[in-house]
Amino acid sequence: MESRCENCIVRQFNSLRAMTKDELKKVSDSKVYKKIKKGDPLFEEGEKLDGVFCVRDGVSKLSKLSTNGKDQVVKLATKGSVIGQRSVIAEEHTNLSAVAVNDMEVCFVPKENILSTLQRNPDFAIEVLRHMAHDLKEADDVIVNMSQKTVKQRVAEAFLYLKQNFGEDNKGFLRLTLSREDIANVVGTATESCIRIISEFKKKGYLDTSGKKIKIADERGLKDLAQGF
Amino acid sequence: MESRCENCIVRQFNSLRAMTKDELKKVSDSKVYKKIKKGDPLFEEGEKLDGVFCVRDGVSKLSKLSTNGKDQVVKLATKGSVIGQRSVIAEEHTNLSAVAVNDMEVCFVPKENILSTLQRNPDFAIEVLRHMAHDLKEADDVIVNMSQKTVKQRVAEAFLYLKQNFGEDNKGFLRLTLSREDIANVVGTATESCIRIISEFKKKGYLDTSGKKIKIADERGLKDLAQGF
DNA sequence: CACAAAACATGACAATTATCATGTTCTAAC
DNA sequence: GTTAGAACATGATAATTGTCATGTTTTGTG
Repeated sequence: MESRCENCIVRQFNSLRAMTKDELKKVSDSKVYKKIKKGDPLFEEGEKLDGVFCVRDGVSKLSKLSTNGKDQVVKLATKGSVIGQRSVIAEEHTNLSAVAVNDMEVCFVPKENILSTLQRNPDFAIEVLRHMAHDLKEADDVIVNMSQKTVKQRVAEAFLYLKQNFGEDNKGFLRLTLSREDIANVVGTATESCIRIISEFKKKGYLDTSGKKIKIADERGLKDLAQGF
Repeated sequence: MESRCENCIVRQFNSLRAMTKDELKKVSDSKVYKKIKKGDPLFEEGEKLDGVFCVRDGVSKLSKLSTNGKDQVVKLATKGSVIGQRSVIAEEHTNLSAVAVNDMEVCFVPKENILSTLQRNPDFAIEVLRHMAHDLKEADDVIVNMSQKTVKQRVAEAFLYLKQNFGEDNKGFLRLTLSREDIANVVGTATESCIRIISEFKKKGYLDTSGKKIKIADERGLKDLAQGF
């Protein structure tokens, strides 16, 4: 199910939309389409990347191993995201690992494409800058949440985030299903604490579950809780 | 003590070094030199910035107010740093407040200078990108530290950071003196907890104090502690 | 120099969260 | 369908951290 970047819809969501037709053609010619199975890595922390990944489908968790041996999920990248930009631009090894949370389809774009377009097309450079600026703002917000909110508040926020960014299916269940462990690693807490809080949220009517699927039952309540009421 | 950007040394440390002579001349003609007193703000969270600040001397804390009313310091900007880039580039209101930690000298550079140079000079755009990429990596590291390390470990890291980034005077005291409250806001903890930990570090011989001045007495010990040994 | 305000310090206690132990349920492979 | 292993769940307990109260020291200002 491969196709030309020029016609790719996900491009609309990322900085590649600022490329000219010519530039896109080159990207299209050199890109490599890949399928990645749930649980498999796109790359590991510390690797040298020769390009970026444009996510066509599926979700990847970007995480970093802490010195205490726990994995902290820093970001979830979904359809339209470009992964690996930071390390390609800084010409550094990656500071994060990327693992597929569910089956993914991605296009690998060699870094030469990116770097030469940055040199020649200021609109593209500015578009990339805007995206990076946005990521930086989000990272700042995460820092504040991590340090100033309780675990309970952060779990509540995590579910609101999942609804906002990945939506719900027709039954109202969150489209993206994460394991309790993954949620704990997003929130930065022990898996048991996370499970406990989810149980509590069920009892209090904030959440509903059916197997692994989770549904937000009281969004207002969760929001209030996340704000500290 | 004003002067021409072309001759300014601090420019070497930031993205302005990628500007051409002509571009620098324009910046120099339109920049405004300002002195900011300890404790005074450069700008407040939510403001619209009409330009960036190039720090010539002194230190500014960049912080964000949490919903619980506490201020979280996200970054400390020192000589050579450019403050406000993110929000000028994203054309958004600032997500952080900037307050002078000690007396500062800064040059305010109107955003038109920055934005037009970004459009015309790819080297400058790439240089800015590199800096932003670096900031983003640091932010990721902070996220991991905040969520996976104990308060004690984070306090230890904070002092190592202060030594690394601001150095020591000839007596071995940290050059940058922060109040206990500021340190607590960097580390993301209660002021009392921070004070308690500093006292403990003194007792254990990791730190030495003389009035408000703090000296790192056992760097190896602090490092081990920060790593979790 | 005096004195008020801010910063620093410490104790007592409560709340939050992690850890360890153990049991149950789900799931994928045979 | 069995069955082993993973994921989920919960209790008990300990460790960490925050909060409130109170006292001391430092600092800046008239």
